[in-house]
Amino acid sequence: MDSRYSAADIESKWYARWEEDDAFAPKQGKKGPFTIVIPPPNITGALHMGHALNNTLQDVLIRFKRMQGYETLWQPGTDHAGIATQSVVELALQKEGKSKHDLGREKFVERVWAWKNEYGGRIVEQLKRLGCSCDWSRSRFTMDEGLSRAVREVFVQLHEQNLIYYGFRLVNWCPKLQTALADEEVENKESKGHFWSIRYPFEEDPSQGIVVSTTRPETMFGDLAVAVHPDDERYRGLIGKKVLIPIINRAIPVIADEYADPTKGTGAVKITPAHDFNDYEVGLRHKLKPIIALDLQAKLTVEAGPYAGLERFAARKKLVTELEERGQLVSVEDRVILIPTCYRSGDVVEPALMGQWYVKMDSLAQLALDCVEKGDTRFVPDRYVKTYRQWLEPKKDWCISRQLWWGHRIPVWLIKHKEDVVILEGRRGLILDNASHIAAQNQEEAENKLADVIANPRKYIDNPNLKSFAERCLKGNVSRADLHFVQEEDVLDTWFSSALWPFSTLGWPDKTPELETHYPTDVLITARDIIYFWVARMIFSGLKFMGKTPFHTVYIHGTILDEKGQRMSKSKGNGIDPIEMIDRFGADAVRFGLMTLTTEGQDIKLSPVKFEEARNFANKLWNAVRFVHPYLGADLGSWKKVDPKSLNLADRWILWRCKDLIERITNDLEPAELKFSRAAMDLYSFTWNYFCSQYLEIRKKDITGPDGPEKTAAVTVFAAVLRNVIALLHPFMPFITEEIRSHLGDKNPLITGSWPDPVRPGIPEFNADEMRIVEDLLDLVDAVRQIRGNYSLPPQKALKVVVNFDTQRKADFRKPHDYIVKELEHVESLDFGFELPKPSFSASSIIPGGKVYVSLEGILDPAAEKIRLGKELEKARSFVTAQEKKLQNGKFVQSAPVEVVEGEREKLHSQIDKVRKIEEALADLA
RNA sequence: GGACGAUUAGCUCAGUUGGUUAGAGUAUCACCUUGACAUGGUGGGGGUCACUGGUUCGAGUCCAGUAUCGUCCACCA
Repeated sequence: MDSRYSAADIESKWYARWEEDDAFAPKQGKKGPFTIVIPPPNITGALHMGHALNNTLQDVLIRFKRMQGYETLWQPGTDHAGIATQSVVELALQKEGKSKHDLGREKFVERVWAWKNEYGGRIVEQLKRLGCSCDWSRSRFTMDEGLSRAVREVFVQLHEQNLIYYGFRLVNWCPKLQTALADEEVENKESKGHFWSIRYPFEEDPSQGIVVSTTRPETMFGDLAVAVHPDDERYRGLIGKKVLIPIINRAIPVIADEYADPTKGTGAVKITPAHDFNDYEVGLRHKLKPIIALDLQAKLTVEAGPYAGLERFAARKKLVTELEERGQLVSVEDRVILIPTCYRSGDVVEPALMGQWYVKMDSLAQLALDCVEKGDTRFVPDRYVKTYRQWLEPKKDWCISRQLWWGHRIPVWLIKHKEDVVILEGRRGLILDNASHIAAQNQEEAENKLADVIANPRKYIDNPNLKSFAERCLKGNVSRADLHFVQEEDVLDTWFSSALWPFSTLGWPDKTPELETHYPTDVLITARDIIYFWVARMIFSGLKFMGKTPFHTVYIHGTILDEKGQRMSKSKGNGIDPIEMIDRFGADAVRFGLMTLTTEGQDIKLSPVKFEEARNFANKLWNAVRFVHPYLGADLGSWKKVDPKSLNLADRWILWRCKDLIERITNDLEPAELKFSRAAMDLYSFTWNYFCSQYLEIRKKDITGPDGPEKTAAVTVFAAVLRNVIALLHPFMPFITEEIRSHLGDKNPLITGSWPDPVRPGIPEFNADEMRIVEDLLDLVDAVRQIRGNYSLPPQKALKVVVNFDTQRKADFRKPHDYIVKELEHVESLDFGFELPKPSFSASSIIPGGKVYVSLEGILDPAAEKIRLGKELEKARSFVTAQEKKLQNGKFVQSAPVEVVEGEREKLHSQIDKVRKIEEALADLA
């Protein structure tokens, strides 16, 4: 074993070994299944710190449960990420000077598949470097055949229940990507903008006018009215009058509507139903027929007269200038405005009027709300229930169609008779609300359904999706040859397939054994920014199609920030690359560093220093093992040769500490707790302090010494504790622990080994008083070290130490264990007793139950010791004063619990005792 | 405008249901190349627990308010 633990070789070796052994696959056990589904990373993604954190958490949990003997499945896979992936491939095409239209849909999709096959697995390889123990043999992809079938099945079922419908209304449109977006895909970003006030002249008297304000003047060409509040005195007389839109001079009415807020702007507001969500509502109330002023490329339409064809922002600039020249611009105000932007492209989103597919949310949202309300799924931390509810409660319908080529093509076939005249209204006029269509798994099924409608139209007369077509069939001869019957061009929102992830990956809609065993899953671990996108949708989908919530616990971890507390992002260039960190410090260190930082959903300010600390910890453990390893002997520390009764107190003490550690770590990792950071820090301090700094030092001479019962005992206890430590540590640091285990000669790898049991047969019961003796002696060591430190006595200087205990009994009990002190401090002599004569000139210190003297004869000046004792006396006295005051307070003695009061009394007594002892020591010096 | 989170040592953070003289790591200073580890050892210094009130025998912890920072949501035209 090298003196430095070098991670790289060991990590790749063990990962390969685990894969060879098929260690990640679920193994049937007594304890039943435990299942986690991975939040599928995008195939375009590269591993960032957020992934590293998220997946380490999952791996810790799954390894813990696997070691406990559960039938664990960590279901992996990737997401096709419609927009992101399509964009990447489009960009690549662009570099070749081509567009996707040059290829056509079919070729383009082929091209994306080719890209996916080449690069889509990169993130999986990175997850493997991190040590993730997913069952890769079951890896799924949201667009593989099985999952696509699940998507179609869900679509068809929801459609049959009228929970999916086609709606013609305003949607969020991204001009850059040329697709609709769901509400959550629009981010409102603050930006400096302007608030322009424009005069619309009266038709009757153009010298006068009404002033409206807007942040988007170019939408003016789509105005249909100017609204004022019905109670607004200023405008009452104007209602019904007509005003002219500047430049184009189209007359529009002044209408009364409560939407107009008298306190905002001038109190008069322009109404542009085709380009503003509120105005759309106003337009419906007043039966205004929307005028589309911006086309889907965000260029002005013919409605804009001389501005037709101009891009929106260019038009805005020109328009403002022209209005100013004409004297129709009343004022300009700078203000910060919220601009809706596309979460993928960053382009400014425009509300646009068109048909799209929607999921009706009221009943589904209610399912999801009830589930969390009842506690069937709980959030950790629970405050995220609020976030979850906030999004679900409005029950706004979910726009699921995207005008992309990469994704699940919507399984709907549109029926158009050759005689139908299609009136285009904006884009997608092909199917309007009353158009007929059939949802089906595939072309064949669609044809069969269509044939049935033609044959039995009466059956479908009440079906809203087929009504008009059925009526036509009833009226006259309709034959298949008269029809255009083509599949919808659009694809589904990527999140539509992600929503099915917990059951589609397990084989649904087939009744597979995996689905039977592993659904519902147990814990979902994810980041808070996809509670809306993903978590809520998985919950209602699971409830709807499986009848059960997909997981009982949702653990939301914090966001990784840089050292300044800013989000890491590519554009800022402030990211810390996990792979680079793994190269520098090792995967175990990266994992452990992240785990010590992640507490209850708090955001994490990350610096590489954390990984360095964890690396040092790994090295510490490595060296402890390296030191003891040669002495383990042929049986490598097996218990067989040791009579548990022969163990000394230090042995029993570390075993006792170890038992306590096992209990705490086990408890912390249970899904009910999920205290990852506390567990990691506990392991750190146990290993470093109790195990290395104390136990190992105490037993060092026995371990390296001659063969015999002492050596056997020490080596055995060390090995036993070590075996527990590496097992407990394995979920956090899988590689180094596995490597250490192999040096202990254990055949079975840790990954599938058993989790430590705090109840160990054969070890005598731990006696609290005895354990207390060790703690006291360790305190004594600290006291001596303090004296050494205070007087700068070099470590190699052997000291004469005398300890006077309060009673002879105490001294007698401790005497047999004085090796604990002797091994930890360099002493020439160590005398335990009661009323022993103190050394003539000595430094002293108070320890629990006694007083320690360190002879300074010939070493130091008495004056210095006087000063030190003086300081300590002052401290002790002021504590006594405070404590007496507390206990003289009748209310405290009356109201506080008896044991608290008793505790305080005891403290007072021990401090009084301490004061007395210090005073004595001072007197001795004089 | 609403909701939520944070504020404790120079830095990063713990601090369970109120109950020691508030802890850890790191940084810093001093000493130590002692036969696992200098990615190490020992010791020291360093905090009015953001602020103001309140409840209580007792508050870092509970309540009310204030400030600063951050996140999410929301149509301010």
